[in-house]
Parts: sequence; C-alpha cells; structure tokens
Amino acid sequence: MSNILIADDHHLVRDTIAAYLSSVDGFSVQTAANLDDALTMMAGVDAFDLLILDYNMPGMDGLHGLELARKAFPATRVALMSGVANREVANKAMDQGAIGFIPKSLTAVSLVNAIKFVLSGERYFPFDFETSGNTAPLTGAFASLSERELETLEQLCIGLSNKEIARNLGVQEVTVKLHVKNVLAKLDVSNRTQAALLAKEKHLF
Amino acid sequence: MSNILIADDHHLVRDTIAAYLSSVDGFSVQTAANLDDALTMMAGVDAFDLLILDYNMPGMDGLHGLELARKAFPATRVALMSGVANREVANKAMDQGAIGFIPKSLTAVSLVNAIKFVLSGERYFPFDFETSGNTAPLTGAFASLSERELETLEQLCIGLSNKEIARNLGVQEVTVKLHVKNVLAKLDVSNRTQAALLAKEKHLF
DNA sequence: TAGGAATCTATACTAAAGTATATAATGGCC
DNA sequence: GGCCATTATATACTTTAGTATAGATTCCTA
Repeated sequence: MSNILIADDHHLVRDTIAAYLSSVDGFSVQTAANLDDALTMMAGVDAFDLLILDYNMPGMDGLHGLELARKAFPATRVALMSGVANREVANKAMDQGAIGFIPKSLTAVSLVNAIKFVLSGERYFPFDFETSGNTAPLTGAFASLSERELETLEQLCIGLSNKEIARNLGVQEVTVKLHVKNVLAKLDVSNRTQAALLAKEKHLF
Repeated sequence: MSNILIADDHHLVRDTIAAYLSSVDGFSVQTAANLDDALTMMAGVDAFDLLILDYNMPGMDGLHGLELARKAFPATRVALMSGVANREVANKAMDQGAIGFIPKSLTAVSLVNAIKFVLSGERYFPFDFETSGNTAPLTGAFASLSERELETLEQLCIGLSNKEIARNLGVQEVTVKLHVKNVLAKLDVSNRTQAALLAKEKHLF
C-alpha cells in the first residue's frame, strides 16, 4: 500500500484527484490545503511514500516551499504539480530534487501511471512539456535574432572564442565580434557568458 | 503477457537484456540481430506490444530505420535504444513517433520500470539525459576545487565580470583572476564561459 | 527603383580576461 | 619547527572581448 499526500489549495481539485487515486488498487490518499498543513501531517504518525505539492498554494513561495519540504523530509519523494508553471520552473524543481513534475494537463490515467512510475523509484518528467507550454514572453527576444546571429549564439553556447567561431562560420573575427555585439544587445545581457547561460536556460541549444 | 521484441546487433547485449526481461513476470521476449530480421518477425504470427530498436544496428541508417518500422507497423509501439546517441537524436526519435528512448546507461531495474511505463501507454524519456551519461568522471574535477574557487565558480555561473565578483567576495580583482585561472585549469576548460556551462550542465548551481 | 535588412569587412580603440612571477599571512599536519 | 595548501595582494604583461564608425554587397520588398 502506497501512502500519498496531496497538497492543493483548491478544494475541488484535491478532492477529485484524491478520490480518483483512492480508487486505484494499492493507493492510500490523504490531502492538505496548504504547505504548513502538509508538513504537519508529514511529521505525524503516517509515513508517506509520496508528497504531491501544488506549485501555486499558500506557503509555497515558488520553489522555496519545495526546498522546505525536501529539507524537512529528505527521505520522502516529493513531486511538484502545476497547471501554469513553465518549463523553466519545472526544470528547476527537478534540479532541486523533485522526483517528478506533474502538469495538470495530464489525463487521469496518465497521472496514475506517472505516480506508479515515481513510486517504483524513477523520476518522472513529461517529455513533451516544452512543446505544450511554450515560453511565449522570452522567446520574443530570441525571435529578433537574425540567422547569422543565431548561429553565432549557438557557438557561444559551446564556449568558443571569437577566433574559433570565425573559423567555424568561415568569416573574419571582426564579423563575429559584430554578431556577438548584436546578440548581447538584443538579449539585453552584458557579456557572452550571460548570453550562453540564457540560451541554455531556455533550452535553445 | 506483453510480447517484446529486442533488436540489437550485439549478441551479448540482446541476450543478456532478453534474459533479464524474461525473468520479469508478464514479459515475453524475443530477439533479432538487425532491422530486417526484426521487421520479418513483426510480420509473422506473433503480435508484439513493443519493439526496441538499437540505434546503431545494421539497417537502421540513423533514424531512417525507426521511420521504416513505424510505417510498416503503425500500431506497434517502438522504442529506440542507444548507448551513444546524443539528446538531439533522442528528441528527433521522439518527434518521429518513438514511444520511448532508452539510454544504455539505465540500470536493469530502471529499464524494467521504463518498459512497464511504456506498456501502460505513456511515453518515456529520461529527463536527465543530457547529464546522466558523463557525470561520474567529471565530478572529481569539481571536488578538487577549493572553497574560494567554488564560490568564484558560482559567480561565474551568473555571468559576472571579475570586477563584480571581487566586489561580491570582498577581495581585489587580481585575486579573482587568480581563482578564475585555477578554476579553468582544474576543470580543464579554456575560458570562463566554458566553466560556467560545464558547472551548469552538472547542475552544480 | 529606392529603401531596408542582413551580411561582411576594415580600422581603431577601450575594457576585460587571462597568464606569469613574486611576496606574505594563515592554519593544518607530520 | 618545518611543510604545504589556501587565500590574498602586487606588478607587469599578452590576449581576447567588446564598442564604434564606416564602407560595401546582396537580397527582398514597397
């Protein structure tokens, strides 16, 4: 029997999910309405195998709530659930040790599959998350880059020098410097390292 | 009972994987040594629930083999398996309709979990694929960094200049240059951008 | 056809990054 | 006490990065 604790401030959401999961063989489900309640329940007599935290919930404070839960109960698997979080948040959650990220766009069946997968010790991340929830606001900056500027940025993301980039693109070093300068201006960053980190963060290359 | 067909040209690999999977309750496993044999077997009397194709195998021709298999048997789930393919290839495979991508770096237990996940109708993709393959040998390099060098690297990962880092750490710019030089040497990279990208790739900060 | 953009190159410069060597204080270790 | 790693600073230098301005080409579009 797997003990699961679902924390979500929306009554309807947590009740319906809990009811559905309870109908699955081998799942025992409890719920909490905020992070504090969840942590209190975790500290109680029940040993939970999985804690599912809603990203937008009182006490969460973005990913800080995840960090709190992780530190308070390092041995318990914690998954983040959200209907609005973008890929950046989801990735950071995984980096911070979340065992899984559950978009609310999942079907009920897929949710159960994901939970079973996680309970078997694997880490779950929806592979097509990037395509579904596009990062509209920031893609704009990258969209303004020209063909050549994008190619230059790609080389920056490998940490190459202007000289090396010039060789790879078959142009003079001055030209590369021009492209780099334009890239920095368009992305509103102050040096090549920041440009590379930003592009990587947005998973462009 | 789930019927699985494993196609891999390495005798040892396919035999050991097949043997291990056969020991799992509910799995029936057959093997093939190349794409042609696999497709022939698919066309036979057995109905397979899952076809696992090795990326480097006679007849595969990169992702063309996957396309062939998908077109020949649209109803059968096809997963790609590889020990060398990079993330780009893996993503393209998923785009072409593969139900999963299986890196050979998976543990046997994780492989079974992944297969069960896939057989339940989900798509499997190792979320930490980019980093999972080469973490071990390089963690050592980071371990050799001193306290101050680590702090310096952390600042590099935000894209700060030496001057800014000096201010943040409360030291002179020359000192920062010293630390940066040592970091570059210890990580065996040639500039600060590469150092930042490497650290980020290993999820250090 | 005129204008705009994207591309490439050139010259020239300032600022920052990276290397090298030397000196010095601290604290742990044998 | 002597050894060693770490941290810190100074001076001096070369290389790379980044900015600025100007001129030229191509291609596409109003």
